[in-house]
Amino acid sequence: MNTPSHFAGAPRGLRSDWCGDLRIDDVGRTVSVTGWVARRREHGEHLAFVDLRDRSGIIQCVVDGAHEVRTEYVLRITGTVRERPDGTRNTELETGAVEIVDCDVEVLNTAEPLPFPIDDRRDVDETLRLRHRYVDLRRARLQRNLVGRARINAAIRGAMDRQGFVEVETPMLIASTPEGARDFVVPSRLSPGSFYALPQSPQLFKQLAMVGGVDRYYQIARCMRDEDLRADRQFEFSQLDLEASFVGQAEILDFVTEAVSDAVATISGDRPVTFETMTWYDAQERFGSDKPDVRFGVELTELTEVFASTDFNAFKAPCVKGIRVPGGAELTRNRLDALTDRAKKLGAKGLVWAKVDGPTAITSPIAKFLTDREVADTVEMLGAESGDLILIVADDRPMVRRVLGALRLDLGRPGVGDGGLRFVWVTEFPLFEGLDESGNPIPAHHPFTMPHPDDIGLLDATGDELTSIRSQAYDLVLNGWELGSGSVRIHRRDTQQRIFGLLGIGADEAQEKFGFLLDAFRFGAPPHAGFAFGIDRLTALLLGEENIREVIAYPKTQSGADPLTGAPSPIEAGQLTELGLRVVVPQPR
RNA sequence: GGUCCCGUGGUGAAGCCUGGAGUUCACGCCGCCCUGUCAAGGCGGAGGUCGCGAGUUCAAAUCUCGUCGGGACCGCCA
Repeated sequence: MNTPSHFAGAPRGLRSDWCGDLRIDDVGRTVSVTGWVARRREHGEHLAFVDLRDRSGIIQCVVDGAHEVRTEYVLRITGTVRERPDGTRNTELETGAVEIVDCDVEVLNTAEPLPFPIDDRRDVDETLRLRHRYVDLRRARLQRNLVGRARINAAIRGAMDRQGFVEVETPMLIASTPEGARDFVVPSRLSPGSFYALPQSPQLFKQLAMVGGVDRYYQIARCMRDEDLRADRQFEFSQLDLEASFVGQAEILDFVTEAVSDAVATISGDRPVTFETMTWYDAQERFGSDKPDVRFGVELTELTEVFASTDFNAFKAPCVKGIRVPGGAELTRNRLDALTDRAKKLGAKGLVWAKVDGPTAITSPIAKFLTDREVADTVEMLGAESGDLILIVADDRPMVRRVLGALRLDLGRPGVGDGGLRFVWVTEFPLFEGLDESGNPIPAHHPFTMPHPDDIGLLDATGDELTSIRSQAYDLVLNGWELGSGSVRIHRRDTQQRIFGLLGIGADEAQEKFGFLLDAFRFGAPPHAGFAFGIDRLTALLLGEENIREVIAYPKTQSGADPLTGAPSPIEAGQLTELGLRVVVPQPR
């Protein structure tokens, strides 16, 4: 990657050059640069250094007196580029071999002292940052992130265009659909009492586009979901949304891999990148998660057979698994107790820990309940050595996976910028993730997902057997973050009706909720499949950020507020009247 | 809906556990000095309702309860 200014375009207007562009080749030129005063160093009445900053970087200007200039003033400086005298070069600066001398300084605007420093060395209160986001945006970190995000978007658009995808915009004001997350709703003025919903994703529209013969659709789509915020979740987010006809899972994975690879290359060509494929079952068995972080080991090891006929009551369970924590024998009793608490909070009945002293010797509160054979087999299966810690959970299979999967992350997960970029395609997700109160299966992805061809016969099953049906749904995972998901869609009415039947959705209800899609499918829907992944999360990971707020220009706080604009805010009575709305504030109980 | 952490001059922290005068550190700000600095340096100065409200106490930044704001997480996120 070149200097940041490489992306800044030709200098126009008040500037002849970007600050960060000036090099030894420019010596002797008369230039005009514009920007903000990053720093000012006065050395008496007739010598001062002004570091001028713009998006591209910083250039040092030598000024005859700078007493009228303050930090963050907006200046235009015209002068001559000169090689810096011997011994005064600054290797920390891209422009450190040169400086601008004989400066004419124009103050384009003054500035009050900022509410917090532009320096990145200090963490500033989140509210302050967001209230003065325009100040925050001047800081190198967000400048870098905004440019990085723009480059990623451009790379993705390039890759999709090259692969023959057509960018199609879909509406923001749509009908609310009952499935999925909570909708943001917008009241209708022309139909008082009725509401639009903001899209959670363009799901239905992209499938309609397939019926419409678009064949390969994509969009960098804005999506809204009214669910509680997290480090990796905002109300509003951006997805690369795509759908293609007459192709299956393999082609979709290729299309997305191409786009993601280009995005990665534009940011961090030097970081090791791998894509691997793993079934959902293997991910759960080995990593206790459907979004495995494969940058480190500590995989789950099956121990059920070892304790098949154990006398230790706690291990008489449908599933026993363990993990090995290398060097973990050093953990204090306090730390081990904390791990046990954590396991219980996650739903386990308990957590068994054992410090490994040798191939057949462990130190553990429950050592006396185990046979020598059980101890030896456990140590061997886990490949544990002296000084390691073994953690074992026994319960039903989903619980064991869940608890050990979480402990594994607690104990071994590398930092966000470490361990390279390990992409994993997780395939063969279950069609249903469980049963609801009435015994109907709950779709794991969405109700238009095609079952796995080998499992079609199981659609006649009932109850818990249904949850073993695999689907043609797949996720893309990067370093343990779920980037996105997709599936091969059902394109035939008979199959769709069968699934609706299983879900307990009757013909009338299906027609009411998804009628327009079912109608469309009567008029020649091609086989199709698609995917969507979160641009915010991908960008954050590529830029080494742990929170997607850092790659969003104007994000919201965890409580969904925007300290900059004051949103959300009450509206005028007249607006309510026009919309036929009356506000009833919930009474505190 | 729940759990945990944080809130101290403009910024970031320490002080809180173990109550005793708004105490400290760094940065910034203002003034003066300074002709090769680059996180410049030297001297001096200003600046705080310790988020807010109750309670305990002779006495609260410090202990208790509540509340507001921020953050992390669980639930939630087809």
